[in-house]
Amino acid sequence: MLQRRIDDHAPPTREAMREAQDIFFNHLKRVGLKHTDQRDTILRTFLETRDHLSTDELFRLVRQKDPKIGFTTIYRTLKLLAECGLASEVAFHDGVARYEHQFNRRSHHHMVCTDCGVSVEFFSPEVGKLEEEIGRKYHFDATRHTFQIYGICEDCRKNGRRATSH
Amino acid sequence: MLQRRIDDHAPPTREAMREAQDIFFNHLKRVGLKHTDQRDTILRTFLETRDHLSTDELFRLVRQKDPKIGFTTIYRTLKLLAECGLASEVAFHDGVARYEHQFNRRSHHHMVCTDCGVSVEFFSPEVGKLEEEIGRKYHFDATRHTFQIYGICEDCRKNGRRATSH
DNA sequence: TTGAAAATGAAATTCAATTTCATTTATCGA
DNA sequence: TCGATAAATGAAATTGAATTTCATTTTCAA
Repeated sequence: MLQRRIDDHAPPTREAMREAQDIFFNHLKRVGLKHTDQRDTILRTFLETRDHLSTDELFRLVRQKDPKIGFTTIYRTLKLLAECGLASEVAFHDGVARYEHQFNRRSHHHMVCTDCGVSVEFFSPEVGKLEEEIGRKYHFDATRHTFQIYGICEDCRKNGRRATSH
Repeated sequence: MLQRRIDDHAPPTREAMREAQDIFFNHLKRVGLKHTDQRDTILRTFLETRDHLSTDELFRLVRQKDPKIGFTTIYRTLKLLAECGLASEVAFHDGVARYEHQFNRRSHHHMVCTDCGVSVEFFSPEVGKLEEEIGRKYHFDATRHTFQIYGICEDCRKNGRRATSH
């Protein structure tokens, strides 16, 4: 699926990559798990993208680097990356779970076109403030939130036609 | 699943029920579908609750009124109710789709406890304004949004124990 | 009243998510 | 370096909610 960004983020530098690897492998050590080549390949592949990847999409990318890595390992590694904060799940309600990386990433949210499925990031600090305020008001220990806007993107509105992707 | 409300909404009056039935059956007529006893029973059962019901939960409630109504009919009727605006899907990201009724309902959002699964409604007009503003800014024809806050509810924080329901 | 179109519901299917399990690999202490 | 052992891997199986199929029943307009 096509993904557009309103964002100036560059691919990770060598140092950023190293830092993320440190975070990951410290996490593994902390919970008594092992450092493997597969996990490293998966982490690097994941960080090199800016997309909201489903497990299957990441699997296809990783397979280009190492065709012997299985789907299950991708699946489990994504859970590990989410555990240590390097990835987070985004739900666009199209039936598949997607992950995006969170390393050195500005807080952002998504608008999703219900016609062609394109997702566009936007930034709105107010949303984070709302989470905090409302948590306080209702005595919830708020840890995270989801905020997505659905609608029709400019292209689809102009074209007036439906895309194939949903 | 337990559901709590911060809301003063009463069960539907006879007139409100009638009005919702009108909306539903006008919608059916408009799209060339038929009025059936099953659909009426399902609509009434749905409106009588204040919960965020999964298809299966609604199925269990409907079965108490008419054990001959099948799961598939509930499933399809919920889609129809969503089509005409009487129901809307809420995703709490626990793997099942839930619906809540939208008839005579204030705009609201949900906080979900990630420990026991309880969901609490809250009201925040700012969120709707954000949808509008951001849609305009990025040239999206925004039609709806989702906003949920996840965290630990007061009870779970006090009890310090995990509940069974997720 | 009647026939065409739609509805029903049980069963089957789909498909992403998750688990199982036999085999392989990483790590650690001697 | 050499096992021992605990974890990792990945192919295959399983799960479970969502959705579709299809034979039968029901609705409703003429």
